[in-house]
Amino acid sequence: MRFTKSYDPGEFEPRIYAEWERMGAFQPRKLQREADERDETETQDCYALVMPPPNANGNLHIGHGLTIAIEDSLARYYRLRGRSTWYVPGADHAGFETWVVYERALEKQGHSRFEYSRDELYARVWKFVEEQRGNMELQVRALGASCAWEDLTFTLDENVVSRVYKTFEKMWNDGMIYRGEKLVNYCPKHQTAFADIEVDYQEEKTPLYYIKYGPFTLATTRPETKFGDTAVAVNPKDERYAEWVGKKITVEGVNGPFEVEVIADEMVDMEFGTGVVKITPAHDFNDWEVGQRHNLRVVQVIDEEGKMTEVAGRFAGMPVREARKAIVKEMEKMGLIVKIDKDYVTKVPHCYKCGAVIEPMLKEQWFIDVERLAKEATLRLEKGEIKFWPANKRKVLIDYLKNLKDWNISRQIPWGIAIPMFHQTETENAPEWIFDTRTNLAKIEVGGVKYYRDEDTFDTWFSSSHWPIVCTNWEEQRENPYYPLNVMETAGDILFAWVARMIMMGVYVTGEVPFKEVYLHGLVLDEHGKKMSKSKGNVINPMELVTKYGSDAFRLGILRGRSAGMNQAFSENSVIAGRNLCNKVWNIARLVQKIVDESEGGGVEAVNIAKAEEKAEIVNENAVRTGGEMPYSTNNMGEDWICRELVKCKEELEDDFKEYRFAEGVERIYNVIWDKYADWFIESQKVYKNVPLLKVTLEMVLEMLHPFAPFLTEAVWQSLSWTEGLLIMQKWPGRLKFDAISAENFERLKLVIEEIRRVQQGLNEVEKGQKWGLLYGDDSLVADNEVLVLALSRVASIASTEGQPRGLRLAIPNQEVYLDVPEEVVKGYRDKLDERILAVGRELDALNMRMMNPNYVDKAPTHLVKQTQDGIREKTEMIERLRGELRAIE
RNA sequence: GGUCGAUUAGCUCAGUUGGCUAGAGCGUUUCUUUGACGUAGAAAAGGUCAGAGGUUCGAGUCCUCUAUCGACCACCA
Repeated sequence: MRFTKSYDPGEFEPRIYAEWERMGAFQPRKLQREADERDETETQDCYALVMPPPNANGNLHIGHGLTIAIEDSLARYYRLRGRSTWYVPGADHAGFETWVVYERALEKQGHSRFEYSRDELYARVWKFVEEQRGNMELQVRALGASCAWEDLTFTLDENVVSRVYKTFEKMWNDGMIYRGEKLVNYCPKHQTAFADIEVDYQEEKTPLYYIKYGPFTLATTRPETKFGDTAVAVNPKDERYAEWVGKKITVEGVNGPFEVEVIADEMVDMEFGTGVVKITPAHDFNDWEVGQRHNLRVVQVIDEEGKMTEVAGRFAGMPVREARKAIVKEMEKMGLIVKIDKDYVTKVPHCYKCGAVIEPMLKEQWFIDVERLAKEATLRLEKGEIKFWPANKRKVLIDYLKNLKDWNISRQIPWGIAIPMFHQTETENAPEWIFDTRTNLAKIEVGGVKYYRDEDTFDTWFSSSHWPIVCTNWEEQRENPYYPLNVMETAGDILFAWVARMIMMGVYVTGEVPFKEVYLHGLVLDEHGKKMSKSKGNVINPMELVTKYGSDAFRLGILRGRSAGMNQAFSENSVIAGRNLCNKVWNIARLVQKIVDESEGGGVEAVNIAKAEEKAEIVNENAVRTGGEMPYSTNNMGEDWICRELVKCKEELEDDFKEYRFAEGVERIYNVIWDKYADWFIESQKVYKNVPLLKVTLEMVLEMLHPFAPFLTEAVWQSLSWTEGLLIMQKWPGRLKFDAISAENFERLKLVIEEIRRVQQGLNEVEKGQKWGLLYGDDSLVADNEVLVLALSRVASIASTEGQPRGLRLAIPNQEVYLDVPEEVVKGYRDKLDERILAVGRELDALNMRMMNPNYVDKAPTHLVKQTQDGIREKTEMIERLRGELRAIE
């Protein structure tokens, strides 16, 4: 026996993945396409997508699990559709993330980053990452990602760095790069600058101090920055202070009095505090801008370690928070504090990694003037060159790009791509900068002049924004069918950080948008809809679920109930449902294989089966070939019906993939397999066997499920006796041929059987475990399908009434079927009948109400009106019949 | 403060252009050793679709307001 009693994923998954890799199934190829109607309309035969690179030395988290489930389903679907599919895997050097981990490790060993040179640190981290690497890639494999490993791109690969340098050079030549002293978000712990999007604002209670400030009282949360005040501002419309504008005032300070000018600026909110603001251009973004507008002096009060500078006099060297306390104490002594609002809540910027308070800091950094980038990207977006799921993100992105500020690309951490700029130290004031890619050298010589390397590295998003370009090896003036990518799939929360930048960079570098479609997924929340976090202890490790239930179960589970851009809860239950489906399919295959074996082995029924096959292959003119190989014919209406249902499922799945409706697709295939294929078709095949059709339909089921559950379907494929090759390399199924009228008749028979079951179950509550015989009167549908009805409805026997009906007549329109039940049993059933009469009566009332409305009859489409009329007739008949049953009881 | 999203069964979610007698999975109840599967089969219970208005023959679906929750952006010194 090939098939064990239940499916054990652990037994197949590693072997199957290795087999796929060995056979080169993941590499893009021109698959031989057979001419069939479906494919002729297909003009594009490449399908490319890239994996958002997971941290090279980290572990996958649940979000990666979702990403891979989605992307790989797409890749496998389009591969089956015959596209040359290229799913490019990646690994991220994760500049800051990795750096934080490494720095922590250094600290544990009692060392500090400042003991080493930049090059030494870089070499050490490289070694560290190399040692840690590999886990992530194994996990991506465990999830079944059918990606082209030979083309794996690491974010520090040679081609990435050279591409990034080329772009930087182009920008430098285009005058888009400038070095500026600007306020940047600065983490004193990590001593590096951040992009705006990397700052984590948290609401905190911060005392609001009302302090005496010359002739004014003003409110501030940061009295310690007073040493850096170079003006005091009021709103130009504020009459209270109009007389002071333009005048110099003397302010009492803890280090003695000082003078500042009173300026008028729109930025001041008259309603807030007292309507007076002290201006500290060096440590506040708003103040900085005010300072720019009014040409104010900039005085640095806080240094790079987050300590007070010498400007603070006796407070110099104190950490900011301590200094604040000390200064407030001193001011209280001097009577400068008017009042303190202790409950004031404001949003304080924090380092998203270590939680330290971010200080706006004046730094010399490299900036990109984003005007041109943003403008061109916006234009493309407005033209609709990229389609988004969810659709509203396009507008969100446009709004973001329209307000984009210049991009600070300098980071003061050694782990990353070095900025290819060198300066001449001899010139003190305005050093001359030159572009050079020899960043492996700290010092270079050009034309006999020595230049020194900028010690900073690029913001990771600067290189990441090249991802579609570098992964597809795009090069100027070379045809590249894989660029632009067909789709960019990633997390919705990096829409700005990554997607926006990829678009800007793609357009700037290649002149084309980097992808045609964007699918964004939301956050995976815990089962109660809460964000997963280490501190809450509600983090779900995808690998644990894979080990416990199998990779396919995880994939099916995580796709269930998920739609584009939505944050959604996730629980083990949905993975269990996935596991159950896998087992179900396994057992379907197990039974089908058994029947096939019997037919080939010459068992009891082999003769009949062989006849059926013969009929399919030779005799029956309706025999058709499908799935490529197998001829089959449909011999009864159940067979026509399953063909119809499978074809419908196939076509709807195609739409689901086109519209990125993964959850619907999973649910669709789940229902077809379970509620239709197994519960009706396979059950009816226990009565009438059609081996060629069993084979064909099972193959079709496997092909349709394969994108979502690759391992199971491949395991089944390879365990079946008649299949050849690998499922991953098969073709997406074509249309099955079937007789539509016959299929519809089965639908009717199904209703009859369901009603028989329902009534039998109801009677069961009266008389436990008892089975009854079934009688049919003038009813050809039942008469012609005696054996099937007997088997599927599980009645004790089936026979004609011979013109003498008895027992309980079932309430099925247009059918005459009785359950041969003694009167005393039927009596116990009368409550149920009463209930049903009432229920149908309510439905009838609703329909009658509708018809009584002349506007409805007038304005609603005729087919709906007809539907309503039919409904009324049916329900009226049914009520009559049910009443008849009731009378029979009495 | 601005923008967007959510609110449907006990729980987690579907519900595409209005036609719904509102679905699924899990959970719950009852029954069942039936040519695979108890990780199963059969049946059932469970919902005034957040609330209030409006448009329409017809609203879970469209519009307005309200409430609650959430995300993002900006930010108040």
